[in-house]
Amino acid sequence: MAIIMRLTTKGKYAVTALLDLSLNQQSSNYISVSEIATRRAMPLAYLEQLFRNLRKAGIVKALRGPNGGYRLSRHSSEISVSEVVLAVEERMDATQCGGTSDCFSGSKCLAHDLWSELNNQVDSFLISKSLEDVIGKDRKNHSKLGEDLIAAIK
Amino acid sequence: MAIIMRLTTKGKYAVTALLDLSLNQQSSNYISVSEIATRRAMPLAYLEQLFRNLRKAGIVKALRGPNGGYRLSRHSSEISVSEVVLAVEERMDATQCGGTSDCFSGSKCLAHDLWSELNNQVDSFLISKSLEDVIGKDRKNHSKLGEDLIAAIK
DNA sequence: CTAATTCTTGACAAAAATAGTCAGGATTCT
DNA sequence: AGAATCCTGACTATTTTTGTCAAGAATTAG
Repeated sequence: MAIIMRLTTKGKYAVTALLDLSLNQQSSNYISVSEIATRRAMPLAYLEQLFRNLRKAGIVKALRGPNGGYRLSRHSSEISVSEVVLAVEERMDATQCGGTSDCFSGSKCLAHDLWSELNNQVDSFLISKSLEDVIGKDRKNHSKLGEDLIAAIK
Repeated sequence: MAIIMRLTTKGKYAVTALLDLSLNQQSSNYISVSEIATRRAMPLAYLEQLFRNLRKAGIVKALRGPNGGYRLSRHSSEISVSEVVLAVEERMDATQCGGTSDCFSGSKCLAHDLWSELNNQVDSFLISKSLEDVIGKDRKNHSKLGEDLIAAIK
């Protein structure tokens, strides 16, 4: 049971990068990390690290060489935000009050059920959101705006 | 609007300590930090720090000297978990994608609305829970406080 | 009044986690 | 062959978390 109380840049970068991939991959082309890093203003080497984890998790597939890069392994409607975050954030369990219920002298601390319930809330929310859901909601508002902005910068 | 993606031992200790206070304070006695620290197996000096913040936030009141200590300023049904956590966790805002919506070159990043919605979920959950709710004194419904606060947000 | 108890304050220190870098290697395409 | 791109693992820097400490101020019991 995952506990998501620590959402750092890793998870955020990963989700944003995959949203970028969803928006920019065509029928069968691969997109390089450097392209995404540039477009989304993220540190390249750091993002490369994250993509390796995403590949290990089976969320993206890679192709090396010129015109290589990454693609989503599945359709964006079948990849949940939860999956993506879990693939890159390794420390997702609360150090005390974890699923083990031994947060106070071997038994449950006073607040155990509270944190547990909170975890469930967060979990089910992130599991219920696919990348497509997120894009669908954002497409009108931001993606075009973002492209314009980038075009303007260049 | 608070963003609670970082729930550390500070927040957990604070909530547990106040639950202990709720359970152990009688009509008008004060309870010392060292008593709570011992009973709940928490580091004394660290817990003292947290109580100072809780007092500044108006959640507890202090009395010095022998038989001194702390009491809740209000009834446990009128203190939300959210309040308690916010009083001790200073870095509650996500470094990027904060409420300011300038997470990507001055505008919203692709995932902004997603994180924003997640924050709302967590917030309203923690606001809706009073200390009394957590202790579970047969109050099945949400506290009045919680409902009022949620209504105020909307 | 005195001494013990307890909160108060602010600075400091150790440990852990996060964020990011780097050098070299392997694969693929043209 | 050579360039583009992913792959790997180790490494470093920075920030955050998790405490600790010493000295001071208020209160009460005796």
